[in-house]
This record gives sequence, C-alpha cells and structure tokens, in this order.
Amino acid sequence: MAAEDGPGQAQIMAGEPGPAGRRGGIRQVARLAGVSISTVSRALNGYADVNADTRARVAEAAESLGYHPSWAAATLRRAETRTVTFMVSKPWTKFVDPFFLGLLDGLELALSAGGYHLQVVMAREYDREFETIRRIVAVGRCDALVFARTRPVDERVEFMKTAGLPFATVGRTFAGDHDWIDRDTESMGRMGVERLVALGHRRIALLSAPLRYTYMHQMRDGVRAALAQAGIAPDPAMEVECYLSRATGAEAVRQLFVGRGRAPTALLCGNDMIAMSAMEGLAALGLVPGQDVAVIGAEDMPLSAHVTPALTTFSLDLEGMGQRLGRMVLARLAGAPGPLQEWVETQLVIRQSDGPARPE
Amino acid sequence: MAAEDGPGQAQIMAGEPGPAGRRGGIRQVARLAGVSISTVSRALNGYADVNADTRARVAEAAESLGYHPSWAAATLRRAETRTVTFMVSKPWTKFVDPFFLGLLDGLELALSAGGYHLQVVMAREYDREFETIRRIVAVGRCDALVFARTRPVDERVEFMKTAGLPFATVGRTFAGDHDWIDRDTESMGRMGVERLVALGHRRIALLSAPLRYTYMHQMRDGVRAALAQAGIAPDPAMEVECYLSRATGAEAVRQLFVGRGRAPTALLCGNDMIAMSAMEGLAALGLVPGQDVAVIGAEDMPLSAHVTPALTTFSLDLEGMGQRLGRMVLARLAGAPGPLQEWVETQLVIRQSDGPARPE
DNA sequence: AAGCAGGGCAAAAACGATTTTGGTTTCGCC
DNA sequence: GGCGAAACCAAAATCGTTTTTGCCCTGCTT
Repeated sequence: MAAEDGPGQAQIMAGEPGPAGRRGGIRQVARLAGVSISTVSRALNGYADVNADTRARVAEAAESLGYHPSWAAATLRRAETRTVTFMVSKPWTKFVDPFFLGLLDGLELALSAGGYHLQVVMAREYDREFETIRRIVAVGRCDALVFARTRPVDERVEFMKTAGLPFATVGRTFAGDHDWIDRDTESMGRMGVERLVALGHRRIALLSAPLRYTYMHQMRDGVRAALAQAGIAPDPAMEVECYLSRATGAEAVRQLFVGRGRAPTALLCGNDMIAMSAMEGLAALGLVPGQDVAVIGAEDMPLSAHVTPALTTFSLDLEGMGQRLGRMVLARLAGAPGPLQEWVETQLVIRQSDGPARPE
Repeated sequence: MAAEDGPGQAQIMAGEPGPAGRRGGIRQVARLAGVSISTVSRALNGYADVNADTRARVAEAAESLGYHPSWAAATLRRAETRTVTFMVSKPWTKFVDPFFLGLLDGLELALSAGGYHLQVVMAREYDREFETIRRIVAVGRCDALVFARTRPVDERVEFMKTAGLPFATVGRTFAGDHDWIDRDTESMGRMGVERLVALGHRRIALLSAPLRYTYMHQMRDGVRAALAQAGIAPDPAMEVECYLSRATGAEAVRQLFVGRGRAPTALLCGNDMIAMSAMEGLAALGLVPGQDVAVIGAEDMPLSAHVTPALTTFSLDLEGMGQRLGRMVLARLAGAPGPLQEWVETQLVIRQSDGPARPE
C-alpha cells in the first residue's frame, strides 16, 4: 500500500519539498497513495470509476501533502480557466464610486458557488481599457469577462461580440443584444419626477450625469415622459449635463439659478455625487436644500444618509444584483441559448432633501 | 521564405482559425514566418541570438495573426506567472473605503511598467481571507501577494512568512520584519494634537478607529506622546474606540458629551468616516463643529472637502504610495536582500472643521 | 467451463509554450 | 585553403495536469 523506497525514488523525493504550497505536485500524491497519477486526478475531480477506498486514500494523501493542482497546468490541459474577470474602468478608480464594491461582493459569491473564481483587473484609461480587453481575450486568462459603464454605442461590446469570449455587462447598450443586467433607470427618472410633481413642483431640473453612459439616456427618457404626462412643457434649459469634476453639481446650480428668470424649484440628479455637490451649491447661494429647493439623488451612496439634509435618493440591492449577474454568467458558461438579460428594480428612499414646493 | 503548402499542413491550417484570439498559437506564427517555433519564442521574448530580419518577420507574423502566447502554457513552463495579487478584505468591500482605489491605481502603474500584471481578489470574510491566502499560495496563480489592514499580530503575515511566496503589506505589524509600506501614522497623531494645542485646546479626545489595526496603535502613541509633551495629563475617558457602524462617530460624541462633567473641546478622529459621523453627532446636540468643537479627521476622503464645515484632515498621495509599493514588490521579485520597508509622509490639510478653543 | 461485461486502475498522449542542446552555416584569420 | 568561432536556427525535452486508451481481473451468465 505504501510507496516503496527505491534509491531512485529517494532521489526524487529529495527533489522538491519546495518552499511550501508548491511541494510535490500530483506525482507525490500518487506515490503516497500508492496509485498512478491519473487515478489521483480522477479521484480528486470526482470521476465515477474510482473505488471509494482509493478515493479516500488519495484524498488523505493530498490533504497531508497540502496538495492543490497547479492552476496553470490544469488550465492548459483542460483549456478552461474557471475564472471570470471583472474589468474596472478608470472613472471608478479615480472617484469613489461605491457602486461596484457591493456588486463585486455579490458577483464573487455567486461565482464561487459555481466553482469559478473572480478576478478583477484595472484599466487605467479608456483607451487602455480597450487594449486591456484585447489582451484578456487573446491571452486566455479567463472564461468570461464582465464590465460596466456601458455606453449607448459601446465599442467594447462590439469587440466582444466578435471575440468569441463570453461576456456580460452591467448596463445595456442601445442595441442591447448581448448579456446584460441593468437598473431600471427609466423608471427612476419617472418616479423621481412623479414624486416631485406630487409635492407640487412644476419647474424640475435634471442634473444629469454624463450622457455618454447609456443609463443617463434611459433616466432622461423617464424624466421627459413623466414631465409630459404631468403636462409640463419640456424646457431644454432645465437639463444640465454634469461631469465628474469635484464641483459637478454646484456648477450646474450656479448655471441654473444665477441670472435667470425662472429658476427650478426641484433638482433631480443623475447620481448622489452630483446631488451632494448641488446641495453645497445651493447652500452657497443661501438656499436651503429640502426647504427652498427639493433635491433627489440616485445610487444611494453610504454617506448620502449622513449629509444634511439627508439625501432622498434611489437605492438598489447591489449585492443581490451582483449575485444575479454571477448566476447569469454561470448560465452563459453552461451554454444557455440566446441573450440573457435582467432588470433590477430600484426604490426611492425618502429622506429630507426633497420637500414640498413653496407657494409662490 | 513562405511556408510550403503540403496537404498535411493544409489539414493543420484548417484546424483552428478558432473563435478569435486563440487562433493558432505559436505554431501558426512559426509557419507564417517560415521559422521554427523555438525561434518564434526567442524572437518574441527578446533574446539576443536571433537575426534582426528574422525577428522582424516573426513580429510581423505574430501581429498579423493576433498572436499572444497562452498564459497558462508560458506560466507552466517558466514557473512564474508575472502576476501580483492584491487581496481586498471584507471591510473594504462593505464600506466605501476609497483608500485602496488610488493605491491600486499606482500599484498597477508600477507593476505594469515592470512587465507584471495586477490582479485583485476579494475575500469576503476575515476567516475566508485566510483561506483565500492559502489557496493563492498553493495554487500558484501569482508570484507575489499584497494585502493591507494589518494587525499588530497578524496571522496572515505569519503564514506568509512560512509560505515561501513573496509578499508585502500596506501597514506594518508590531514585529514588522517583512516587506511593508506604511503611513507615518504616529506623526499624524502627533501633528493633530500639536495643531489643536496650538489652537488653545486642552481637552482633546481621540475617536480612534478599531485598535485591532496596527495603524491605530501608532496614531494613539503619537497622540499620547504629544499630549504628554504639552503637559496634558492622560485621561482614559478621552479615548473612545469607534467601530464601523453607520453612526460610528456620533455614538462616541454622545458618550463624550452627554451627562459628563468636562466634555472635550476637540476631537481627533481615526478616519474621515468617524469624523463626519462625529460632526453629525455634534450637530444633533446643537453644537457647531469647527466653532464649538474642533474636529480633525484622517485619510482625506473625496467627500471630506465637501461637507459643512469642510473637514480638516490628513491627506496622502495614495497613487504615489501605490507606485512605491509596486516598485518595492518588483525589487523583491528581482531578489532584493533583506526586508524592504518604506514610510510615506502625510500632510495636514487645514479646512474649516478645526477652530480655536472657546475661552471658557 | 468458457465467455463476457464492466469496474478499477496504469500507461501514455495531449495542452502550448520556454529552454536546452546541438547542428549548420557563415565569416574571419592565419 | 583549412580551422575555429560566432551567429543563427531546428529539434527535442520539459513544465504538471487532464483525458484517452486499454489492460487486468473479478464475477456472473450460459
């Protein structure tokens, strides 16, 4: 049962105890268990044609040697990595977008339940992001790719469609004919406006996030639809696009309130960063957010509940969204037919930053 | 010069155009360039003993085929992954700690300059974090490991010391005899107190972050030293440990201000989250931060400049720190002798949340 | 008693690169 | 003109798995 101790073997044994972890490899396990390496492999991978006794002996040997199969070797042979890559884009690394943290948490949970690893890679620039994709695809370090911040027409998506590597995105494109999961941003826009209208507001401005992202188009569509439904005439001046500068919302506020006839009484913002900045901007003009001007955010950052006034915004079960995303990817890898697509609902969290319109 | 077209070859050619990316492999490149695969490898890896002409032909062939060497195969053969793993711990995924985003940015920059990839893995629980390390080490997916949030006595560090895989940490342990980079937290504590003393404060409370992390010990040491130097008697009641709950700082404020004789006039906080929460807590008690009570934070979150009053805090060149960390890891991988250790300086950013002490 | 099915395992062939080994030119030099 | 060295490249070994192939043996059937 035990391995014989020929001198040749002793030599090999003396070979690599190694630093640790990498000690031995499958061969050592085989020797210790007194079986061939192929049996070790089949035993450890749960194949049926191996005796229960043998399997136990192999498992024990592997355990006692601290054996884990070499990831490179296994990957090379079976031509799959059991790994999914999430690519983080530049704006997320620069600004504190908490968005993806909870998402990754859920994603990791779902993937590891399916026997897959999650790996994150960072792309520093948008251009390099594209090059990063190319490399990921070419070099074969993962079985599927996930990324977010989709644009209406997204070259990354177009490339991936032709690349042959399974992928999914957080957020959709206009075409939308691939695997994605997305917030129902349109209904966020709609619900926001409906809430403000119910509070008596008629002059509602949209402080939108950059329109290069798809979701902002959806949200704007929702806003416009709800405004129309409330019988409020569209006013292009009431839509301001905010970029990712520090004073993003504050600048928009200046633009809307200083030196114009009819300033808005309510602000609907594309994200919480804009909303908080806008509240600062209002305060600087001597206006009290929540009393003089209603403000509604989006995305519910952890700090949003702790500013003054606490921000009314839209919240989302990010971890749940991540899990659904993970299961979607697993389904794709298991060969699901057709594009997989899911919406997740958001809900309005009412706090103190929105209030009724002042009588004029 | 061109490859011949025997029928056997045609068969092979017909083999795998593949989905994309994985089309061909080194063999195709060799055939197209009219050389052997070993020459392709040596040409592409920049070895000297290959003719410039040949090298160009190979490069062109590789380019035109979109060839990238299989990561698994290359790794298997040369027994190094050219990859560094950063492990993100649970608290960072749960709360929005912007800390590591800039850090990762810098780290990636430095590593990629050295030909290494950065990969991030998430550990969901502290326990699983340890198990994650084990697996990373055993399975050999990277050449070095980096993690943060070190504790005074850190079992992860102890394990890595015996594991034989190069590693570095952000933050040190008490022992500190491994590779690390760390903020000079002690001087932060010292500078904070000195600043407050200079503003006339004598009753200075420390709202510390969890003491399970090393850095908080360092900061506390600095605080105590500076207090002693200013001739202020130590008062255990003036040190409150705050945990990562939402109201982290606000609770401490209640504890310090409600129903006690001599409340502090200044708060030095272990991080900005605590500081902002403390300011909320003060406001709830009718106290104006920056006027009635001075507040100083630490870590300079992006939002800290935009709360009211803007938070005085300590800032740090995170990206630079990441780059230094990356270079440190590269040095280790290049076989540097002895432990590598670096301090990074922080600087006090004075904004509006700290003010002079009220005359009593 | 021979044949057959099939469980259990060993041997060997991949996987796709890198590295070692060795062989063939070319060239310079005496 | 012969010899040695250098330059250049091909062939083959190798990394550590997984998977295919096929052998041996047991036990059951006819």
